Amino acid sequence: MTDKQRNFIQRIVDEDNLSEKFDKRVHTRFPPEPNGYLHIGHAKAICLNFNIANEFGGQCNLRFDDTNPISEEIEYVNAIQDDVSWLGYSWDDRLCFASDYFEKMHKYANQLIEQGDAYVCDLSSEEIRQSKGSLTKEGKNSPYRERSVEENLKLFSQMTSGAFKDGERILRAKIDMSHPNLNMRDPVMYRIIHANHHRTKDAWCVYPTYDWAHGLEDSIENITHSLCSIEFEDHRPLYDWYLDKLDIYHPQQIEFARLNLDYTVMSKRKLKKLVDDKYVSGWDDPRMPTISGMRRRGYTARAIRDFMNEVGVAKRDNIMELAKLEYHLRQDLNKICERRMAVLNPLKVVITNYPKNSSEMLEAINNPEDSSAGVRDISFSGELYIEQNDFMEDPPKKFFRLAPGREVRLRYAYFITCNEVIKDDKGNPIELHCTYDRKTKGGNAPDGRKVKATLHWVNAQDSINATVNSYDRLFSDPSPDSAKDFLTVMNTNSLEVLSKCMLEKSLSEFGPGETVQFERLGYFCPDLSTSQEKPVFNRTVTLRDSWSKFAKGK
RNA sequence: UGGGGUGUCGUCUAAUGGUAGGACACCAGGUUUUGGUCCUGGCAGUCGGGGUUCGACUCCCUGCGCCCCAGCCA
Repeated sequence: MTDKQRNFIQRIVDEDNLSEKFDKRVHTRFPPEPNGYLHIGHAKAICLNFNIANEFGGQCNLRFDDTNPISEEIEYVNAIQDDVSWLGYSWDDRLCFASDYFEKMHKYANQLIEQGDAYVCDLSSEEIRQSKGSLTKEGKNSPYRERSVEENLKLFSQMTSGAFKDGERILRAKIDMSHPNLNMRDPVMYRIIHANHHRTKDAWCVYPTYDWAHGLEDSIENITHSLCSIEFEDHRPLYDWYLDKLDIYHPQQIEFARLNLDYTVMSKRKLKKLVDDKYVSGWDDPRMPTISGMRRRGYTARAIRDFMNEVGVAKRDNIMELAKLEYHLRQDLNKICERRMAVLNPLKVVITNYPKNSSEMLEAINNPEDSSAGVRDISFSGELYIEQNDFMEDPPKKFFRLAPGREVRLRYAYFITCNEVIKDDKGNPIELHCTYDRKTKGGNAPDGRKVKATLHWVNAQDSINATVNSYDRLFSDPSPDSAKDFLTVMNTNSLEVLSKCMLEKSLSEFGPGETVQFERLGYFCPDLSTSQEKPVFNRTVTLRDSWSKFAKGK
């Protein structure tokens, strides 16, 4: 399956290597604009670009496409580097900035002017829109289209030196106002923006547009294969036009379909809205599809990379199921996470025949999938907590956990039998009185009798009180983008804060970034805000749970 | 509407003129001191209509659906 199933981009590179189109060189780049945090959609582009380079022994640059000072910030530049590194990729010394090429780009612009391929236009943005035509109507030539080279050179120089206000003039390529591809109707190359750039400060007041800048960036960096998302497909003729007119090194732009995930939004604009309007706690809120959010949630870089390897690369629109991402997450976590016991919604259990005021230590396996993780001791006594939903007074047929008169196993401990249910005024069980079978220590009965359930538990005497953030998807609609207003389909229960959780004592040794399995519940990791005094855990993902599926269905 | 792109199981993705395969999801069973993991089996697809061919997801014609473009955003 892996050998033959090469995606269409790998095949193009194969062919280019065969024909020596780029002298068998492979050099890609990941070119984010620093105007927001990276999300899982970017991860696809990151993995694609770095993996292609690695596969062919080439290199991949990290390049900030910082051509618009208005929306870009240094905070984003730093966050993006953190995220790419965390994902496991290295750009070595190839940290690039489009802004480093402003001088060169400007010279190239002058060259186009001299060749008669660009001109300064005085039309306002509204007038340009008017004269651009429409999908079906041809555009009209600008009255400034036939200015002399000398005048264009002079005006462009004045634009650059700050003689004009924002929007007063632009530099346009002179192509064809009747072109069926709207991108070719004399597109804008430079606009005037009097704003402080996070790197070049006030050195410039003209900034290159994406179409003009991007091919130059690729060319300057000697990129071979310029991979971008599908909406740039009809920008490719323009990408090619600029490089051909300039007659400089010409990389190949190749477009692929971006990643979409169900139950989430992926546009930076929408994610920024969630952050700015406080629907979430920040770009790294564990419910966000951002790399930083997923990291905080307890995702591993490997899970994301594995997912990307399986997602495939093609050109058709797609919406991946969250379930597939979670499959790879669990797959990875299952192998590497240590197991601990924790009770989220405690129900007290008193072992009536356990010796008073005593306790003992029992041995528990840290990770059944990895014997090198070893074992640990856990304490047991006559007062314990189990999970509220592990007990039912009047259980349905297929419920085989604890119930009056029924015997179950406490993991790594003893068999216990429930004898009495203490209830509050409203009839809710608040305490169970059970007896234990001393001969079942460790969890096996010498007489060979079986129990149908094994419950997790903690010792009431030394367990730690903690808060657990239980996260669910941010949206209730599988396709929030198709709603008129994505904010109206938000899941109002995406965060449940459980503050009465009781954790096995050794859980105090875990810190942020260390995801652990709470047996029978799921994977959890300490939040950035955790402390010894007030431990806070995030639920990364639940375990697969065929019982809850059954319970819900009935 | 002009241009560009794209239609294969529920969701992704292979097969490039020669048995429509894989993964996830779902269903059933086995193992199990996690109703987890693991193992086994099952369900399920070529957008429609013509044509070429011994043979079509693949080539041709035609129709239809979906996505992108009218920022001085990227």
